[in-house]
Amino acid sequence: MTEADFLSGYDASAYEHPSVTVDLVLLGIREGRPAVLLQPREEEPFPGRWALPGGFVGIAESLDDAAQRVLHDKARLDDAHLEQLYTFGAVDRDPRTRVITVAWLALLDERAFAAALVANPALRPVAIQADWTGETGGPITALGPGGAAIDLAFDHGQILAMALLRLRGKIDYSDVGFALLPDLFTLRQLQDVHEAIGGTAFNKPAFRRRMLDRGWLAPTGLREQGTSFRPAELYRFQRAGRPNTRSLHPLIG
Amino acid sequence: MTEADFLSGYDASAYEHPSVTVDLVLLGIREGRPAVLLQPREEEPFPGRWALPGGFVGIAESLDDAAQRVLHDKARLDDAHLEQLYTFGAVDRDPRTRVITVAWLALLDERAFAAALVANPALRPVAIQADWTGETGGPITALGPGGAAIDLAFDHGQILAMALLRLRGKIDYSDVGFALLPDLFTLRQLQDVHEAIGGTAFNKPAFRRRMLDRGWLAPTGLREQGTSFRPAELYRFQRAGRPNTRSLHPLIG
DNA sequence: TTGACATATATCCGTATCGCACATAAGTAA
DNA sequence: TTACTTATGTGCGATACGGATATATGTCAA
Repeated sequence: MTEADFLSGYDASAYEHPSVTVDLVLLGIREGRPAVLLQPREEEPFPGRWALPGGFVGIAESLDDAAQRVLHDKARLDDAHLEQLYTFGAVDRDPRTRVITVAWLALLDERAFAAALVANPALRPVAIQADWTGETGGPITALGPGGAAIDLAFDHGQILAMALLRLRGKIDYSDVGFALLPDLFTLRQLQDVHEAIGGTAFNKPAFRRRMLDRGWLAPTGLREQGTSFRPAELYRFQRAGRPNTRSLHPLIG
Repeated sequence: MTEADFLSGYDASAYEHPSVTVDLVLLGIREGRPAVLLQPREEEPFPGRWALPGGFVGIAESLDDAAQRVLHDKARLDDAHLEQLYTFGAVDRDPRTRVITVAWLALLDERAFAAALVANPALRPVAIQADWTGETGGPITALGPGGAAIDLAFDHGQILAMALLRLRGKIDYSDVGFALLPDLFTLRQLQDVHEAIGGTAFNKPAFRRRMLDRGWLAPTGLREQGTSFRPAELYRFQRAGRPNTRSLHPLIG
């Protein structure tokens, strides 16, 4: 942007600037389905509908810091996988005033998901059901704790749809899936996560081979506990030494 | 966001809000390499460095509309493929004041690229060279019209790196590549685009087969003109009837 | 102690895909 | 007519993958 452009905009700084917020899609797997943490609204606008946790971006705070802060304040978490999703800026998305929101995707394993529920009683688990297959994209349905469909506030339905689409798009070639698993996990658990996100069933031997060939799985020699059948081996995620790395990029690195 | 949250932020609306801009990566292929349209800066900050064309987002203007408006005002284009890239919000990315920018990727075919150069003499073509291979991501080098490396203003180097990474990531499974080609094109031209974006060479028969099998190419029966050897057939892009559609998603649709 | 049972783990095979080498086709130009 | 260049088509071997099947290993009950 040239200085002239800036000044013409800067004159406009006497005019109104939009508010900027971050909204977080806190996503985990519950009972074999993707689930997010939402808070039911009581006040206008959208009373009775459910909303993503979010907050304003401070004037001296980066977007990344704002997302991290909201993650801490709303869910008491500090080390979840956090990636920017998309920025939503329709003029009337908030009827009160102009608000542009930067949506973030936070991936929680089962323990973190449960911990967030405890830490903030305002949050409720909501199962997400994709009304489409593959990676075509489309609307989603949100199912509240009772299993009934709930209505979402603002454009948060779009945001959730985008979150699921993003995740589906990258789970099978990146290592984001491991962010949804605890430190130690079995191949079956890994497959469950992939099936929950993708909305499809996989062939077990093929899935197993594919994952092992990626070089991301370090066998621990340990076995799962408390099964009434043969216990599976526990694996740990290790970033690939080299092979098949298509690298996730926290930004561009 | 709850009403309480909003009000606490709303009180803060007496405080300063950030400025919000859109910046456009106008990208095409020139001489077998990805190229973008940049404007050299003369004033502070960053005099002598080159910047992406951009503009402020109006208080009553959606992000999409702002991007479209800047595309029209800066390049006199109205129908380029335009997709949101990423939002950059480091606190000090603009030394003058707090500016959050939503970066957009606009794909131009050769004719549109040339037309934009004519329509706005402030824009100059800059070749982009990736200092990395595959989809690992990393910094890029920008080469000015003379072939010498130029310095970029603000965080625009990061933005360009992200644009190229995004394009590399989706060119081989989506149909974005066609946005960089004219209405009629040969298979060789299509391959050139893919090689320029991917930074790799492809096997010709394999590439040809892969593309034809996608069902995206409609043969026209026409042939290219003015070659001193066998002229290639001209194809037209047609959205897939069904097979292999991994669908790009302007948003989620 | 033994056998039924459920799941994990390993092996095999047919098929689709892809890279690659090679053969053939179709233009221009001398 | 021939040389030349690029387009276009074909066949082959390596590889990845889905699916079926076989084997291993734990728990539990009789």
